Amino acid sequence: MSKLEKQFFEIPTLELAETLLGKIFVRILPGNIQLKGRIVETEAYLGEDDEACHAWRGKTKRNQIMYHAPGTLYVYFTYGNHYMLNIVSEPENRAGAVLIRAMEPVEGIRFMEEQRDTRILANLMSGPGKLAKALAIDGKSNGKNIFGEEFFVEDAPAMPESMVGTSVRAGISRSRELPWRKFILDNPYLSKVRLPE
DNA sequence: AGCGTGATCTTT
DNA sequence: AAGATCACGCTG
Repeated sequence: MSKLEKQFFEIPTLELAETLLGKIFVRILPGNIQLKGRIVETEAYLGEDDEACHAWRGKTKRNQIMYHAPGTLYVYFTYGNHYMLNIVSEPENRAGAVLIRAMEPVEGIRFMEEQRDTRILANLMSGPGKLAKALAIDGKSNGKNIFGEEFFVEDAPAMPESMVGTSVRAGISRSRELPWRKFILDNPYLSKVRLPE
């Protein structure tokens, strides 16, 4: 399958969140360790009207990468433990990103099991913190792009509309009503969603 | 259902 | 300088 080029990411954030479903996220580590996961759950975060978006009060040191070109990785640290992996969207100087919330492990599973200290496949990448850890992603990946040697996405057939689910986003307290979570219906590798109250 | 854990941002 | 918040995950 072919590598997705930069134009693939130059679409509105919500569309990108949906069209990324089913695609294969790839990381190549030194020693030719290939890690691959199929994206099964995403969320859109968009601009200054979305109060759950880090950029809703404007540019800061932490969120500045969100204003970069589409296809830049935005990785940040939270809850004293976890890194979150996002793919930047929207034209340069406007803030938007797609949070990758869950993947189905595809390749490099032994490596991921070691990173995560579990052998339960459905638990390896079923959450944003978990998948970053499985892929050994941390703050050093912040700002890299997704068309390179280290990180890229492989194409896969588009998801039929009938297989795509939509809901509100997980784990947020503001802008809770926006239905900006996208996922593959009935997929076994989805996150355990903590629905906002 | 409760809590660890630490960076970031807001408020004083 | 202090306090609140947090796009979570694990235990129990």
